[in-house]
Amino acid sequence: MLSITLPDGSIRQYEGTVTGLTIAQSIGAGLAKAALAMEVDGKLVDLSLEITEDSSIKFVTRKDEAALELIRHDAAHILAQAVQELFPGTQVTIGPAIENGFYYDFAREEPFKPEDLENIERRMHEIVTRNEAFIRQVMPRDEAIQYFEKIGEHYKAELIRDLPETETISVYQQGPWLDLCRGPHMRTTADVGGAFKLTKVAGAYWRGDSKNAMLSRIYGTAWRDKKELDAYLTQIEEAAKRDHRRIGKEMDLFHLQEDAAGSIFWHPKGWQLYTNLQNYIQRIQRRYGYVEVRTPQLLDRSLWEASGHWEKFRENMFIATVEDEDRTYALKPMNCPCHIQIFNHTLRSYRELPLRMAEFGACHRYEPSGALHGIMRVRSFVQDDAHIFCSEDQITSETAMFVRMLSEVYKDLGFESFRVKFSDRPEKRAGDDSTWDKAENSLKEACEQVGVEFELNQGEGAFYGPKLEFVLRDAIGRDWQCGTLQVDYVLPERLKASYIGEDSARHRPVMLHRAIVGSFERFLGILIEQYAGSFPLWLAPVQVVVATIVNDAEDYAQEVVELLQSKGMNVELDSRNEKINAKIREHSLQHVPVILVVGRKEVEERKVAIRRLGGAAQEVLGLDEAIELLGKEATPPDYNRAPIVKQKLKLECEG
RNA sequence: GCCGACAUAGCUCAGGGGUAGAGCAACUGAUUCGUAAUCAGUAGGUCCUCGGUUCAAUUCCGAGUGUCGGCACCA
Repeated sequence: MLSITLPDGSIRQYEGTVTGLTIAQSIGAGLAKAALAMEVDGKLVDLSLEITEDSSIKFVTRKDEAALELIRHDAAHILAQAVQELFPGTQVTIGPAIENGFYYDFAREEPFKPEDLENIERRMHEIVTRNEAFIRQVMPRDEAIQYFEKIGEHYKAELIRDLPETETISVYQQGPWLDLCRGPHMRTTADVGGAFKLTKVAGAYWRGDSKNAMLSRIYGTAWRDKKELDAYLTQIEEAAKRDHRRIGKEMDLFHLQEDAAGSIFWHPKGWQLYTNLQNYIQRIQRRYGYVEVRTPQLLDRSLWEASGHWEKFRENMFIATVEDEDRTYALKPMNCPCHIQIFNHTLRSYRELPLRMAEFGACHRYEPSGALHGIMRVRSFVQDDAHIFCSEDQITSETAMFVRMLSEVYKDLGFESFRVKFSDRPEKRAGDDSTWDKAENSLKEACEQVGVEFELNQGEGAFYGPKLEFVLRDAIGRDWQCGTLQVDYVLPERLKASYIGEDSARHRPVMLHRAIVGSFERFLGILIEQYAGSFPLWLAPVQVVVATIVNDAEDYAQEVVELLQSKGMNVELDSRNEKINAKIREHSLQHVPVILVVGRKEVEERKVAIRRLGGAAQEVLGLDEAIELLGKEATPPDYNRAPIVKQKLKLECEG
């Protein structure tokens, strides 16, 4: 007798072994019809799987979120079948379900063209209507390899060869077509439904390695029903509207041009936004006890050789030479070695630690051409970089302080949540294993003590130390590393940083590399998308436009402008000979947060009509009151915040 | 860097082997107007760059550059 526990706690008994389908049928015809797959003891499996032991099961129907992954995975199989029917000779490789959809990588001489998608999609719909059952078969390993080699599917054969010996080799058949697959799948191709769409073709390396062959990838999106699909497609369209490249153009914030690929021309409004952010970060850093420095752009290569960057990143560095001198310089790709120079310039005492040295450091890196992306990935950028020279026992409190600072900043800038990744030692690295053990452990311990939860990003650390990455997501759903915190025992060693300890002996400081926004360029790109161009008043490049209705209001409007300017605000006067409707429209499209409308009435009564972005209502206030109110509203969030007392902070962080 | 697509007015885009067109923006004039487009007129182009085919190339072909979508990379 087999006992099957259902989600409601009830237990059913069956003779011998039993499949999910039989169980579903025994519960009811409706469920048997709706069930697509099942979870046995929490593991998603085929409905047709024979259950041989007592277990608890849960059926997955179209209503469940879990159905999405099944639909997407099955859609990938159907895509592969459609492609092989239409393009004989194409080899299949892998095709997983991913966020929002699926893809499949194919090997063929001629990559697919965007025009092919329509055809393939049509064939996929046809395969769905064929209603072919997904049939699972287990094959002995060698037989499977032979089989796939025989039918010319060399990639599949390679996959099987690389599977662990213990792995069961299963294939899934749908009609005449079959594919190596771990499963699970739904019952038939019809279960996929019609709510899918092929979205793009792309190149991708076999097994994600650029040394391997380039495959042709087809991406698709798939959902439970048409409504979900349409909602997704609409959401994509909406997201495109907040793309920072588009808004940057519309608001005239910046531009890029061919002569300076990967470097930004900041226009007046964009630069205003930039400096608003930079000034804010600077104030925050001062509050947290940082000192600010400025270091050279161009340095002799010997420094980069000493730091190890020359060896590791030489190909990504901009090199400079001059005719009359036999020296090679490099534009700095990062600031750390420079900060160590300042640290080393004088004899340091343990009393000076932790020494938090910040720089808005302009860096240049020759990023591969394909990596460039708007202002988010550029070749010339400025980091809100800082290096904390500290002793080993200060790592935890400094980590705590940094996480607190970063959270404060992200919150101020509208990011309530962010992801944290912990990247540990990479294959190519400097420093011995015991040093890495120490660095990784201290960073992990610090995270635990501070309560930072992270995902592990194996092997993705910097070459000199492990790092925490603070990840934000852009409008289109792409993740970007912004903040970072790295524990480094290596560079202080290489560049011979030291301080005199309590014991009068020389010690190596630990160096914490950290950034909150990362690069201003990238962060501003994210920020533009986050706010879709409609920045909070304190950040907005143009905070207020004073718009006149008639010429007679111009003098008064000018007075209003000057009063606001005296409060430190960025204000523009619009006294053009245009209708007020046109002015409102234009400045609204420019995302100006506040428009002050002044006509004859306002002049006479010394008032202003306030119209805020996004609202149609207006509020008429007396001039003094309005200036006072706007001045207050435009105050950056960090103003008037309590200073951070060193002692108190230490206690907080340690406690 | 790799695979693919694209590059025409300030912007968004149409066109096509015989040296180009729309809307918006700009400029000029009229209008002085009450909360998302006032009307009329004018001007605006090395059709990305270089090479090839052709009587003729912005259009076809090739290379380069840049941008976009992915992949790889990201100190």
